[in-house]
Amino acid sequence: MANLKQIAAELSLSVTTVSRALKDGPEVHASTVARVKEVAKRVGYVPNHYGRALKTGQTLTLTAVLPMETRDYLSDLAKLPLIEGMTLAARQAGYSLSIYSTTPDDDPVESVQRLLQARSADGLIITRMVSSDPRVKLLLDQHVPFVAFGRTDLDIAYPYVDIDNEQIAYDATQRLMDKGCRRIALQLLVQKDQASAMRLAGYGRAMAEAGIPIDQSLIGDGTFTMESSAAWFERLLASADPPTGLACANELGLLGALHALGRRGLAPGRDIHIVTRDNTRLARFLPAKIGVHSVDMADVGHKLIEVLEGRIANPLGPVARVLLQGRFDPAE
Amino acid sequence: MANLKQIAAELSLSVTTVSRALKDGPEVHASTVARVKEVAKRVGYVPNHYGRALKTGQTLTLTAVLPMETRDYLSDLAKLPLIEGMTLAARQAGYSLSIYSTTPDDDPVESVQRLLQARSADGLIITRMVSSDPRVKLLLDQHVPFVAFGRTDLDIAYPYVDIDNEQIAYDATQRLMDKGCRRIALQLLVQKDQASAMRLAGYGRAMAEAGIPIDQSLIGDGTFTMESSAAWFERLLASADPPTGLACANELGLLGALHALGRRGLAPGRDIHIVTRDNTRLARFLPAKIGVHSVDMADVGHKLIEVLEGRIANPLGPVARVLLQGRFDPAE
DNA sequence: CACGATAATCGTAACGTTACGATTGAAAAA
DNA sequence: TTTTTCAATCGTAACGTTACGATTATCGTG
Repeated sequence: MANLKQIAAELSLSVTTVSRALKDGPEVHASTVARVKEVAKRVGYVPNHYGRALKTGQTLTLTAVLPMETRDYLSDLAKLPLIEGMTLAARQAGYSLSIYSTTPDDDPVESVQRLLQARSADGLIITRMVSSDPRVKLLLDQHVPFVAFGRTDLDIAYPYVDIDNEQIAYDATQRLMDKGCRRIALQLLVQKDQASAMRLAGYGRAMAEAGIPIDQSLIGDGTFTMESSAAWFERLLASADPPTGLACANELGLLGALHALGRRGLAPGRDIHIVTRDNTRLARFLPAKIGVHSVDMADVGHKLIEVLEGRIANPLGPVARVLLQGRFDPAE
Repeated sequence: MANLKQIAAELSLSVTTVSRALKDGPEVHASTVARVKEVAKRVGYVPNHYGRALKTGQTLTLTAVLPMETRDYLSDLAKLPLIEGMTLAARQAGYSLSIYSTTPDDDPVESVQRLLQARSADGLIITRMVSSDPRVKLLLDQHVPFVAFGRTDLDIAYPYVDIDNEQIAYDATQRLMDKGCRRIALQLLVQKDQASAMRLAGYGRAMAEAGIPIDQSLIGDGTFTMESSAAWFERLLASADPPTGLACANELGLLGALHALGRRGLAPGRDIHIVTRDNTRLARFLPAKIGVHSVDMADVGHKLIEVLEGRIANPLGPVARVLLQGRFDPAE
């Protein structure tokens, strides 16, 4: 309600002077600045986003493009601390965060194009990178500040924050081999996802170093829900040569696998060894011996905003590339 | 980039006519409308939010105020499908959804006031209602469209979507009594939260009907994390007269309690009976016999947006009040 | 043939803000 | 005294949009 014009009228000043006073313009007398600020505070003046955005192009809004894939009542739990981290960091930086959800039916490139045309955000956060992701080139071409959660195999430099999924999968596989496992099952999430590709690469590297040939039947993808994970692992357990080790993709994959194990009376740590990704560190409370790789997703959210902020402030500066390592907690 | 002025110049029309043509104004000739739309499509015209918002006051943005309380790497899992439901519904309705996170340090009323002053949303979604929540009066006074997730004990009519926590807790308590339990422990979330108050009321009603006096030591609140839930329940189990039944507040509370049970070698369904709230229906995959009350949180998100939309469209219409029942799935 | 009615289009102003150049007044320099 | 300089403030225009009243041109009617 309160705007510059009202404050100006009350003090018999011009709108221009009030505007400058509120941002401590050096051309305004110190006493005037004080008077203006006092009135502004009294009437509860808050600058109008839309007026300012129209004039300056600065929207003070960031948009995060997130895939919404709730299936079977749940989606990847890590997304919650990620969102929390992003919203808090954005707020601290003076931005508001808008969440743009995409369904599996949406074309990711089209979604980004629509957001670009609307020009209603100062920067974009894109997630769920795929191989040679076309969105990167699109955003670079348009000179729109953005940051990616995840990397893609392009030889262009662009800002990202990523988790070293290759190293984590490598480490997980090695730890399972240390326990004596040779038939190690690997759980992936979405197949075309770059994160899954990296996990597969890390797994492959560890297996190759140990001289164990890769059995494709031990690699499962698309196991996003607990249900499908349970069904997949149950099939593996029922096979002629069942796995002795398992690297899970996340909490839900783990719960599904544990369910399958429980129905056969098998226990992790005794009959089979499990190492899982568990960003929420939920596995600690499960009655099972499981090694855990975790990454602080709220921190990932913070870092994403931080990088994007830097990108907006200095679009031509060096691109930040952040690679986070997982932390391992052994089975108790 | 593309705006009305450019389209107007290309067709030698006035900006006014172009603006009207794009919204099928009856004053514009049909053939002109067609020509304008064709050019608009070709140049990829998307109306500028900020210009329109400035002129009309319509921002096409909704803001959800969510408490961010990630502790111990997790916060209430139900929030994720809630966010997913809201963002998708908002997008379908042509709105973008902005998430405003509040920390436990923030004063909820102040947060709402700041959002009101900014006037950068057409409507607000508030959550985590407390007893005689002051935000309701504030928002009603300011005539800002809003919807609450949860009710509060005020005798003013205001729009809300809520879950019948009283009935669910009543039902849970009764089901535990049906199993023969008389010493029933009750897990609450945040104490001053209205949802917890309703749970307590439902529990009290069931106990009163059965003629069982309430033992305050069996009622725990503030058990938001798995860790604190485990510690709380462990204390109860170690007491002289331990509980034989437990009504959990959510998935995390359940996992904590199960952890405590596991350490004493006790099993749900045998030594103790458990009924839990589990909106994500995660308990199905736990190796324990547990009765479950669930509510489709994505649907709650949809309903919230729907109610808010109606409120914006017709601020003086009747206030929608939606009360959702839980669904019960017995222990297998 | 002049007149009012109607259809189609146009021009102006305004929403709240800021950039930029213009204007005022007073003190310092000539 | 006149000129110069500088600090402080003001006015105008513009960002993209829409509301509202004004302006044309075309037609049917008396």
